[in-house]
Amino acid sequence: MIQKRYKEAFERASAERQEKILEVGIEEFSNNGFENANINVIAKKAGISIGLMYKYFSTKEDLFITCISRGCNILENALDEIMKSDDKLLVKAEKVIRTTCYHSKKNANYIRLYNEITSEKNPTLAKALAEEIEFSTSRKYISSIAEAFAKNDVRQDLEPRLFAFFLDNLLMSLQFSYTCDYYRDRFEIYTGINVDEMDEEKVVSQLLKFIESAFTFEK
Amino acid sequence: MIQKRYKEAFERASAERQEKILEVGIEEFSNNGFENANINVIAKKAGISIGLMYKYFSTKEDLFITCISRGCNILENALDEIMKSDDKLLVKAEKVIRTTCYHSKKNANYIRLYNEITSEKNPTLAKALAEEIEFSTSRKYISSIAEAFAKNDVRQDLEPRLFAFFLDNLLMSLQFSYTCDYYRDRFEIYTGINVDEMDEEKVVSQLLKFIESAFTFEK
Amino acid sequence: MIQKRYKEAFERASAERQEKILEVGIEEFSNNGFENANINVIAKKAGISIGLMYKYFSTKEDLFITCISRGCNILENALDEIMKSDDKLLVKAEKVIRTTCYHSKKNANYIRLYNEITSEKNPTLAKALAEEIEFSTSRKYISSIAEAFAKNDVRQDLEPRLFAFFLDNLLMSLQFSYTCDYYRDRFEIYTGINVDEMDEEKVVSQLLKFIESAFTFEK
Amino acid sequence: MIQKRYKEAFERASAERQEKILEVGIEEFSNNGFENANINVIAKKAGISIGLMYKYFSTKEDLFITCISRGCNILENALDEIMKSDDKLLVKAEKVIRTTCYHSKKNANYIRLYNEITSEKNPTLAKALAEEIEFSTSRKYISSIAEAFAKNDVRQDLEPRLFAFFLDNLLMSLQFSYTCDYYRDRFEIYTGINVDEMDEEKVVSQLLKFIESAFTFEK
DNA sequence: GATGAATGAGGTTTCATTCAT
DNA sequence: GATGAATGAAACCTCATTCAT
Repeated sequence: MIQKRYKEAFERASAERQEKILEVGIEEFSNNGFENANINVIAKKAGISIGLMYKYFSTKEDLFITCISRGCNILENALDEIMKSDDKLLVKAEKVIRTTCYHSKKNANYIRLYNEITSEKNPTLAKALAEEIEFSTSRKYISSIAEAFAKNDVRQDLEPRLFAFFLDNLLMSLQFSYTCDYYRDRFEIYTGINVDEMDEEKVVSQLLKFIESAFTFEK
Repeated sequence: MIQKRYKEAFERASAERQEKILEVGIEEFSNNGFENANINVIAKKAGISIGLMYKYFSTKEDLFITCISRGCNILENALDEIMKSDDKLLVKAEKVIRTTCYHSKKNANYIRLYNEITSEKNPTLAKALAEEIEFSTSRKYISSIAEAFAKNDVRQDLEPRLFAFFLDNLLMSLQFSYTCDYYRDRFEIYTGINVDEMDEEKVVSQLLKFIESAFTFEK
Repeated sequence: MIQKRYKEAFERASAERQEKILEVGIEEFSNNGFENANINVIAKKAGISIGLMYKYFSTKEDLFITCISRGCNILENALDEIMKSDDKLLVKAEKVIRTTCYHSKKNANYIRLYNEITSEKNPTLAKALAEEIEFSTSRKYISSIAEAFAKNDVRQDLEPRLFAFFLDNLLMSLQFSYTCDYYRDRFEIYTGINVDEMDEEKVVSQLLKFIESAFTFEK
Repeated sequence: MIQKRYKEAFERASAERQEKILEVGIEEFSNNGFENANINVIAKKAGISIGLMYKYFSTKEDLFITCISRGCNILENALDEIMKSDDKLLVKAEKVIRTTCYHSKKNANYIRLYNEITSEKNPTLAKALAEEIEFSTSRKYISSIAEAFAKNDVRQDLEPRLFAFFLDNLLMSLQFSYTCDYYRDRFEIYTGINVDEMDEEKVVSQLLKFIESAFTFEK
């Protein structure tokens, strides 16, 4: 768990205020990027003074990171639900893909924020963020796959951790394709499909097919 | 082809100077991000005055985009070589993966720059960049796959364009895992492998296995 | 006597609280200077709320001045003791020098605060402070010297008030040399002696020699 | 010599501009103190843009220190003149006192700036400043006194370096009494003389008497 | 009496861009 | 073609002070 980056005063603020600040923060950071987001604007939109903002967060970076943490939790909870079921791996995969699509639309701002993070240049911060964001999710994928591996439900010549990595790459790319301008255009260039008008069912099923063979492939 | 974003004066400059400016630009933009890169510093490092820089490029953004165009060409040429061969698809895939690894190490700065682009907030610019960067590559993938599809060399229930998209997602993620701090950490969290010390052979073979089933899968 | 700069509420506070607030105030102001001292921090360290602080003092300046007044009293009492004895002037001088050394170490924070005051830019305030701080001490010096003058114990061609002024300049400089970073370095540059490791006896005796001739000089 | 605290661009500026900036800087810093001086105001009064100011000086502190250095040189040159003569020590002393008076009036702003420095809280900076400001002057005093000491022109029981220290304390206090509000008031409280209307001749002669005995005292 | 959340003006600093030479 | 001095808008952040409770 990343170290908390908000001050005690923030904890004492009302839940609605906390919510509002992070929501506005996520929106501003995801729309403008970290550098171009304006903390005075965020404060104003959140309905508090800039002084109070600095009572809650020591720096712009701290606010940014707290926004990210918030976004993380949202996605993680959804995943938990799915992973703790005892569905077969392929069923879980389908659920995860559908959930990914659903959340990419619902929490588009957060996904864009996530994309923002991936170009973080400060190595220490990058590491802390990666731990915060990827660790929990990765463990869920890895253990589910390892379990299936043990039951001989997946190819025995694929290492569970790399398998999980490849899988998440596909999900991550899908998320970005839903939410980030560049990736949306890229999606259309590749598939000819405009994300906003797409037949999601089809993409889900195609992705499932693309990966299912990895689960059960037999030469 | 993206509209050229340099002025005529730039074309008249010596090849070495052009080279130097873009090289330095790629380095600075990839190390610091667009916002934090300093065009005055780039000019100095490139050995020209800031005044001359503005004789060559109208804005910081124009320089940025010209740097990107430059990086693009490097990667494209390598791909051309592979795609025009008449290897079977799986063989081509292996070559592409290996080339991707090779270039990620050799042109790390450019890959990081590419990652930078993907969080572009200006929709018009994002579109132009995507066209510039993704179109040519995507066509090569798509046509190779379509060809294999026609020969019944790949699953008939996978659409070539989506197939190409998924495939490129995996390659793109691999590139970033080689070069960008965040993705490198993510790679290690998933796989337990430090990118710098990794057994590339193993990752390549695992990725091949992950996708090969998609090529030839039979229920 | 300087006009009181605290509100009635401060008088009603317990002696310990008054004590604590001024002690912390002296410390913070002397360590950081007036501008950089933070009244919210002072309140916190004194164990009271900022709101209450403003019930006690109308402004940061008022707190500052009250701190100074407090520090004044400490030094004055010590001087009183010495000056009302009927020692010869040179003996008094030695006692004053020794007391100055002693108090400079014991009340270093206050001396630093005093140094802070000497660069006050508000002429009205400067005047009030000077009256408060210098008047009482100066009268003691002047009257002691005048008395010795009347008894023909000191040079008759030196005016008692200027004599007192020069004398106090030397004592004041000594105080600062004990307590303020800049003056400590200056002391070492001149004398080659590090204040912390110095043979105080020697400095006292040298200073006495430097001034004694002024007392009893005969051409 | 303190490390230079201006950028190369400042050296390239015209002498008049350099002069103007430092003059305005000395004025603003001495009138308002370091914290309350406004760098934008200094730039405006000096007739340059704030951006250019930062081309010349990296920080407000650097400008401040450069202002100090400038002030230093002015005073040092005057002292040089006197100290390199082969007057007897007492004659030199008189000249130094008169010069001190003269310069305190002429360069009042700089003297106030000097007073500002003496409450510097940053130990490293305090040390650097002390070296810069005090070293050269102190060596001149010390060597003149040591020389007189060797010739048996001064008391043999006073160490030259402490002697120089005490002497400079008196001169320093006199400077401040000419220029700084607080010290001016203090001067009047002690001597009954308003600095602006004072009979300088008398103060000089009294100070000379105060110290001369130290030179030639015989028990 | 006591609290501490809330305010917001104001200062330092950065850097893309211009333009006279 | 080439230079680099000059500009100034804009953003982060601090902290003395207020006031509702």
